[in-house]
Amino acid sequence: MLLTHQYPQITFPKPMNGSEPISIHPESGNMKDQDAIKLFIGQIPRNLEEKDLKPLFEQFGKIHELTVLKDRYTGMHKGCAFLTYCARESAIKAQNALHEQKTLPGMTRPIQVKPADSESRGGKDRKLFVGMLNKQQTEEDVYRLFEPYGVIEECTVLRGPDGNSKGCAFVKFSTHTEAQSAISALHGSQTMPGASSSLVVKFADTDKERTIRRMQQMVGQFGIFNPAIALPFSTYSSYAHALMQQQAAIMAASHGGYLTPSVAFPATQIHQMGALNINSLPPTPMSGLSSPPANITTSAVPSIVTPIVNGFTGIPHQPNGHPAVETVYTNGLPPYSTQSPTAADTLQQAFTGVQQYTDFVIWETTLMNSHSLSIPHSPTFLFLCVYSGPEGCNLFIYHLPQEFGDNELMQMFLPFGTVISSKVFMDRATNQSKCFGFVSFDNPASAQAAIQAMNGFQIGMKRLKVQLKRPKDASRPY
DNA sequence: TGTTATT
Repeated sequence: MLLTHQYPQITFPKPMNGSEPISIHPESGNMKDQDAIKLFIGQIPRNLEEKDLKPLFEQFGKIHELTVLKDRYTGMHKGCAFLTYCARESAIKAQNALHEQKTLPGMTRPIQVKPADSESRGGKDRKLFVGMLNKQQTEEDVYRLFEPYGVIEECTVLRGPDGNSKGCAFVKFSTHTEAQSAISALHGSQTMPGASSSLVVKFADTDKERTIRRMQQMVGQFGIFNPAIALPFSTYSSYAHALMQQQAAIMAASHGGYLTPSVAFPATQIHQMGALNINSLPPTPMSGLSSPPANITTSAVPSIVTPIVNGFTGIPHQPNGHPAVETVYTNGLPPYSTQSPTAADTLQQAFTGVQQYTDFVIWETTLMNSHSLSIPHSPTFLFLCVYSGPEGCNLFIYHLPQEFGDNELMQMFLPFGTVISSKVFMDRATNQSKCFGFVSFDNPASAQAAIQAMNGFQIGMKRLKVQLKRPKDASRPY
């Protein structure tokens, strides 16, 4: 059945800024039609290279370019390729003759020959992300759900390596209008059995958003706390580095100039940011993880963000929807009245000063252009979001006053050090606080100081419980 | 005891 067909996904279809093409075999002197179609070829055995594939495709016309996709960082064959014929007609012939028509040796699914995603300008605007599915729901179930709203071209449930559904899916309609009508009809319309919230139906992330998401995940996953220290020695430094270059390239392209600052992260997702100068980085190596960036520094940063560099600070969350709460400490004084959080205040102000650049935060500057020996682009400062600190830096706080939001929580803990994030958990249904939350510091000593001072601290009828957050894998509660 | 998952 066609419903479940899925082809290898392309992560980075184009060589990015500063990197070399993975493998391109243009036949010299051959021009392609203006309206040539770039084809995506999927389900290719990983032992076949361009030269092996050429004969198969040449029978439909002269090839302009054939490129097997390789993993950007490991160099591994991704099992797919891009193919552009000189003539548009050749592409159409090849697609008709080959797409899903034959299975190459060693493959379990038929070859895919179809226009590359990049060819369908705005294909994104008809592709939906569907969340809050029941993990038992199959492609077919999802298909049935969306079928009434238009012609579905693709329907894929996202699964982990074990084949279990992640509870979300992609559905591609043939038109934007159909996709929009599905959103209108289905988003929030029902709650699947076992799902924690109502159905989510929205347009899928753009590549840019996806890149940002990856970066955030990477930061979280590897606990990269101070990128300037962590990246060069991390196994993933090349990966991180390349992502950042890519991000920088995207941003540079989308802003068409060197603006200061320009923007790169959704402001609403920013809890904390760190700065990293990725200027003077060498071209991204196509394979191997061993080349550390030549120069990662945190020294030359536009003045407005200097305070944030090489350190993290508490960033106030967006207002919680209700006015700031005046806290009454029933034992008289706040526990930390003598400490003045000046450094943190300064940092907060620095951030507040740039929050007006709403959507994203990437700073670019032309400061170092004058000695741009072999550096094709201006220095770019990239800011990463960090949601939690290293182990020993994250606190779990229980028995918070009902009215406390993220900001109040942060204010309460700022005096003990640099708060890199604060989060009060809210009940989704009632939008009420669950009276517990997390605070993360940038160092364990601050966390310990906060525990000493705040654990058992009485607010109203309750006493705060302040403990180290249980590490993810810990089975033993405190 | 970090809520929702993005090929």
